[in-house]
Amino acid sequence: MTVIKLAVFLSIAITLKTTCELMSAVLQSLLMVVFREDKSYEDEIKTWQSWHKRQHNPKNRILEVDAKNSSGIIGQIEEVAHNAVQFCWNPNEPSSVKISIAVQCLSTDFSTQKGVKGLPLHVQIDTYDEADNDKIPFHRGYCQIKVFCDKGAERKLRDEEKRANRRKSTGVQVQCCCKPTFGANRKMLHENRRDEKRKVPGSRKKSDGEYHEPCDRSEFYHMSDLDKPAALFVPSEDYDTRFFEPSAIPFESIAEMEPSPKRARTTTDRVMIYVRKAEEQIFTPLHLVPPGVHGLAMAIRDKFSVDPDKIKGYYKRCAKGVTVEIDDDMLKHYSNQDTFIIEIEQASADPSCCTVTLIELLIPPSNGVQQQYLVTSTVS
Amino acid sequence: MTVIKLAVFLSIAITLKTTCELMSAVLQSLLMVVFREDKSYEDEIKTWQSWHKRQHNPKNRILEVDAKNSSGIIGQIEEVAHNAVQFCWNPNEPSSVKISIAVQCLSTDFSTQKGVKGLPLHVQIDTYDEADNDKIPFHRGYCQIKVFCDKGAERKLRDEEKRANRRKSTGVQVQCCCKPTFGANRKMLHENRRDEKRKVPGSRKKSDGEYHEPCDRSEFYHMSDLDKPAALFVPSEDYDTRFFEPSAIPFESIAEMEPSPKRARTTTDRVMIYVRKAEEQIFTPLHLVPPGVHGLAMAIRDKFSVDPDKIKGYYKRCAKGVTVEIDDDMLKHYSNQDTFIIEIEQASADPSCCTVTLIELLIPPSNGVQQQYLVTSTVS
DNA sequence: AAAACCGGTTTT
DNA sequence: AAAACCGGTTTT
Repeated sequence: MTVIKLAVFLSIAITLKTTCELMSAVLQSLLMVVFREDKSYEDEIKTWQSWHKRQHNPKNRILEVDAKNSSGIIGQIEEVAHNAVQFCWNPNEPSSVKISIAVQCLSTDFSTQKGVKGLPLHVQIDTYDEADNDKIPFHRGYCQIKVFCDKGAERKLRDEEKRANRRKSTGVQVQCCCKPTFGANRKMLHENRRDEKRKVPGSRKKSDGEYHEPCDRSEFYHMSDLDKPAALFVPSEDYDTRFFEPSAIPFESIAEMEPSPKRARTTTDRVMIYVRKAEEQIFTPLHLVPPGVHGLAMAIRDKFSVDPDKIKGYYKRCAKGVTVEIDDDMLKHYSNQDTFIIEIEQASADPSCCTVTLIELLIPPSNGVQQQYLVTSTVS
Repeated sequence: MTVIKLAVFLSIAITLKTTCELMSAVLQSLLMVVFREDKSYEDEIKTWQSWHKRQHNPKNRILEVDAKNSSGIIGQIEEVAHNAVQFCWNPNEPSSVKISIAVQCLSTDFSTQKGVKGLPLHVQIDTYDEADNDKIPFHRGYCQIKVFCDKGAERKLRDEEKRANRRKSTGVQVQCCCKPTFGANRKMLHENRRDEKRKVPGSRKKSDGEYHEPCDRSEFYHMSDLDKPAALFVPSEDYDTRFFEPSAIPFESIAEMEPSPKRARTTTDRVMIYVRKAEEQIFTPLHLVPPGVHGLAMAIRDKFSVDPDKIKGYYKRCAKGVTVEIDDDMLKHYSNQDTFIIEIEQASADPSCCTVTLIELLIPPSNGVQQQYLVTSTVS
């Protein structure tokens, strides 16, 4: 585990270990701060949400990047989420990529309890080959960190040092090497982190939950699980201002964002809509076959395990603000490929039943690559 | 300052020091947990409100009383607020009053910051002579406390002891007596607190912010400021369920609570109504002379310093749920001595102006003494 | 910059 | 029951 200081910038270097069999001259990396394996995707998002609610300035990002002190990057560094940035680089370039980042949350922020340990985090780098057109990265590197405030970090490092000296003097030696076994992988990257504050090069003793001695650079480890989707956190207020607050959007861009009437007014024997719960990042397709309320009920049963008999009402909250009851013709003629937040709520009249509300989201036209990683990133 | 443990019961003894010139055989005492002088009445209420919001169980009281281990009390101990109890006793009785209480909030609860000192509190006892029919107590006693969790309290006491020993051994002695000067007072009470956990009788050295040595009993001090109203905290949910949620009140009791039409349909040249802000405990009388909207405007100007020209609307939210515009005849014929929560809100149309809403409260008929101290206590 | 304080929590 | 841990905060 590496001790880092709140809001202090440090530099991460990414270099390629093997140069063979590259499909593309441009790789895309997603650098983010995430929680450890013990948290599910949903837990991660919920934890960020409740953290974000407690912040004084909602615009404060979790992961800050300093473009001026970064190098080797092709194009812009995109802030695709509060806890993630995305950038492209050329693996064939001899100079390695350097990116300067700072973490804006304390490890102790995730508990309101006093006197308890902070939560370890991972700095994770997922790297995609654009030519692959694949949603799964071909490499995932991570480094375990704990974020302290300035004084806390120095105290922690002093304490660790004292503890090590005590161990040395008493002759008790914790000998432990847990360098992870690297999974079989198509390509191999080697990623280093340079902590500018630490000058003493350290040995590599460490065990789970233990800190290594202060050192010049902490190595990233390779993670063999590439399939777990990265939990990218975009605060829901970001939607509110963009999608729900008409006054915040100039008139022209509302017009642009409105779905083309030509596309909407189709008649087919099947309709597909995209829905997600408020706390989710990824949409779920619902196939309405045949198009209509019954088809919607069946799709919700299949995707959300809700008994159709228990659903007492279907409502659509239109982007313009009004809430209307959903009927067959609305779904059939005006909804294909539309996007919604789905709310399944206990019915106030009968607590054993529920109501379904589809909240219309207006997504501006897609403009390229990042769409494949994160639907919401296209609006930033 | 006295160290006490969260939720641990301790016994308070109240005895009379002088027996002369008593007007009444029954005294009424209000025992409460309050903040220190640096907090205004409004601050106290706000602090309790935000504390209460963070509690898991909203029913948890701040001040708990154990009637079984209390003695010398006439009648019931009334829980008049979350942070206060009220009881009667006979000062001529030779056996002193003993009341067993526990405090359910930690001194550290009042800050979300980690690593900072907890807030000192006062246990305060206001004593009234019923015959006086006065809203100001004739005696106010207090004891400064700090509430720790069990282990924290023991650690604090150990640390204080160590510190005292260190001082003794180095010869540095803090000599300080800040026994307060007693104000000129009609009668004098002597109140003692017995902490059942502490056995060592201690000396009386202490200075502001310093802890006395562990001792058998901490003495209460007399407070000469008797006029500052005691901040009694009743969570606003308590009103909601009783006054605003019609489904929670059986039909008969609604009928009982409805103001008598005979009383309401009066015609006089003056009308008085009682209002309070949502966060307040005490009502303010507004005298409408002559009765009507103009008189209301003048009264609001006088009591709440609001420019009548800036008030763009007067509304009444009736107990039955509807909101109506206030007119002269409504005030004149249907409002005398009614009670309301007053909301003065920025007008959405013009931010420099405001609107006034009177939210009708149905208060059941008064049944006696405690009415004079706290309007809301009569509904408990 | 280092040490002490703070008091809830965990370990001994 | 006492000591150590925890890490943000304050003092030296």
